[in-house]
Amino acid sequence: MTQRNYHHGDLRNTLIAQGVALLEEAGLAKLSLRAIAARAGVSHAAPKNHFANLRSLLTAMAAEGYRRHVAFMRAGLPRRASRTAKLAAAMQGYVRFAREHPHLFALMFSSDLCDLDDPELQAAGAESYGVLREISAGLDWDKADQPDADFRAETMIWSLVHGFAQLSNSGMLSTAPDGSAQPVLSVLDVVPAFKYRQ
Amino acid sequence: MTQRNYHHGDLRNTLIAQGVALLEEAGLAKLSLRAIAARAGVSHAAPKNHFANLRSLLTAMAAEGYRRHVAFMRAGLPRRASRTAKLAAAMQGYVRFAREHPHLFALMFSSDLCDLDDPELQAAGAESYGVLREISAGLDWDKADQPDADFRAETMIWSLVHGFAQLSNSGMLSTAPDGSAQPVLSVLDVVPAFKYRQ
DNA sequence: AAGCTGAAATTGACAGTGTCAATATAAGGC
DNA sequence: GCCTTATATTGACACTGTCAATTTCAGCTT
Repeated sequence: MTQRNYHHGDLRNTLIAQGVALLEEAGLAKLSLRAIAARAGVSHAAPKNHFANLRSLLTAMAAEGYRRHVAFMRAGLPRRASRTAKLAAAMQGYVRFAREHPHLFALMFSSDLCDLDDPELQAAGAESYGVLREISAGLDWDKADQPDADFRAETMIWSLVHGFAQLSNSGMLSTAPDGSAQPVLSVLDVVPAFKYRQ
Repeated sequence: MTQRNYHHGDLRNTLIAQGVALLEEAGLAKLSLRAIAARAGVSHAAPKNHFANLRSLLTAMAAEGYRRHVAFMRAGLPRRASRTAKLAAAMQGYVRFAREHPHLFALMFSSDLCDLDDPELQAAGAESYGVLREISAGLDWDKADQPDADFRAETMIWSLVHGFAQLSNSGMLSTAPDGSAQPVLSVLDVVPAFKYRQ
């Protein structure tokens, strides 16, 4: 790693790490395969041995993004707390990650940039989804007696928090009518409006 | 338009139209300024007279996207119907547009591709937001007695439908646990769970 | 220990991209 | 009918992703 040998030794992981770093620093416009290779201290065609093309590298970067995303959701999650509090905390983490890593977050959901059918990416995404799923299981609402109620509740929760994060990053929600700051809490505290069974 | 003069006559609008057409046909990967110019029957540097750069053209295309987006939301909207039905119809239109025009929809919310501070884009986006706003005004829910209740309800509705559209386009919601089809209605019929005042 | 094999890196080339400067064209006002 | 000026063309530039050919070197076989 510290060696500057002809053979890098751990180029694949280095490319992912440097790619994410460059993406967060400079954004998508300045991101290029050659720039990432240069950052990794390697020639412009070296990545070819580890990634078939740019799309493949971006896909691996997105998978890394999901892993960090999960960490954010689990970060502020209290061990012993009501499920309502846990759900709110996970949603807070979801939005916080999107805001602190806007470019990486955008990459993770961009079907134009990365291959969403990639197994590694799907696995990482499934774990991210799993956090919201396990927390929102058993959520009670009007349709609780219908089949697939849990799945539908998860979908609603995920849509709500994801849409809020996306719109927030797009600058669409920046101004409330009273000119207050970005309305994080005002959406997230919708959740307690739903009650849990048992 | 049908003339093949040296001076095109309506190149600016033609570039926007052909750009949107090419985007929908081939996706972002195949989209290029030179390809759009060729489609418009014009040399590769002609767009420079109407758009400072590619980003500027993409921004104009996104604004056009918002105008079509509004049309979709207003399309299935019954003249005389309950506000609940109207809201459901508008949300259906929102998601339907996203699904039928995935690339254009993605462009509209991509801060990396277009300039979100552009006045024309903001105006078009505001009108799109206005449709959901006017329909969801007065929505009743747990926090109805708090200040900014309307704004928060709008934000929640918008986040919900936008997140659902985005996740749906990303292929994240494709499979319900019972293997059923894409869960459009299962999320959208959440709305009647909220009741209107008066 | 020497040699071989193959993975992993380099260099060089190619077509394609956005952008800019210089030039050519023609429409419209005086 | 000229002249201004907007509009389009051509040519060039640096940069991009990708590929082929070549070089380097680590690890296994004998």
